[in-house]
Amino acid sequence: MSIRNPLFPSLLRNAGLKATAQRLHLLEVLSKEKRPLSVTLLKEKLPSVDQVTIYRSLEAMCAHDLVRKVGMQGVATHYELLATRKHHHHVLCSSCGKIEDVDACLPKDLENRVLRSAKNFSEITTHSLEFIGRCKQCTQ
Amino acid sequence: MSIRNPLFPSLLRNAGLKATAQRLHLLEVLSKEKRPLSVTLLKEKLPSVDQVTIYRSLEAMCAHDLVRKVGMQGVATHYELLATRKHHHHVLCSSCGKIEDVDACLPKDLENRVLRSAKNFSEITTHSLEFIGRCKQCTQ
DNA sequence: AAGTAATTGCAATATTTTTGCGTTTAGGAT
DNA sequence: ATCCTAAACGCAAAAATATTGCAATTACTT
Repeated sequence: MSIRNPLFPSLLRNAGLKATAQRLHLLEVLSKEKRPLSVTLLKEKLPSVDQVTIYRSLEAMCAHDLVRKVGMQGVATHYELLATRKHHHHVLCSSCGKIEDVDACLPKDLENRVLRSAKNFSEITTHSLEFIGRCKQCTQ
Repeated sequence: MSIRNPLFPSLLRNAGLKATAQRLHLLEVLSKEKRPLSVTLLKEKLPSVDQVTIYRSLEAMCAHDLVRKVGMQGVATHYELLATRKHHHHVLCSSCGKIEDVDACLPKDLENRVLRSAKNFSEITTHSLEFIGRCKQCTQ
């Protein structure tokens, strides 16, 4: 696999992370999909990268907001590139697991309203919103 | 542990499930908390119930909407009683994992807007919305 | 009270994620 | 260009989470 995006090394370095071949490959794979990928799939696509490295790199890149961890109902944890994408959400097909990006988001004031009503919370930093439905294929 | 809620047996039977002692205990534990519980915690609270039974019962009750599976970022899957609670969401403390219920919900038309914009989906059945923040304790 | 399908428990296994540690490497200093 | 060191890697092992097969038990219909 050849590295194409010359932006990735500096993305990593700016975050204080080393631009290793493994991480560049990871970013490359993630950037080619505009949906979150599971670790299992990443392992398949990157057989030369150890699974521990995949986990540790994803975690490091998550910590620096290059990547986002997406936890979804009944599906294994997925990861998506965050660096080049703005905040967004997903629709999940409850039948086949297909995932698609969605741009719709919460009304701006909802987080504030939630914060006011929550007893034990002093801050809300973000939210995770997943729609669950059926894709066209699975509705026959 | 004594079974208190006389509603639970009929809840199970109405769903076509047998009202076994194990399931009643599970429901009892879930009903005493108004937040989702992890399987690990359920196992601790129900040492007499085999973990396989816990998994299988939760799955069966999920399938009949007595219980809901809640998947959250970085925390193991949790389950909550659905039968006696109406649709709601959660706030998660990113530092200690504390979970609290939240009543706020999406604007009614948002699901429809999402459906219209999604390329490959023909139906949206529900959504999962989790707020992530910091609880009062963790903000010191 | 008996029959039967559903449910349970146990043991084993599968899957997903994490940890420890010795080796290698990126990238700044020389 | 080479050296140096903290960061990152790969391997092996283990921990955590979830599933499967099967024989024994139980709820509930008749």
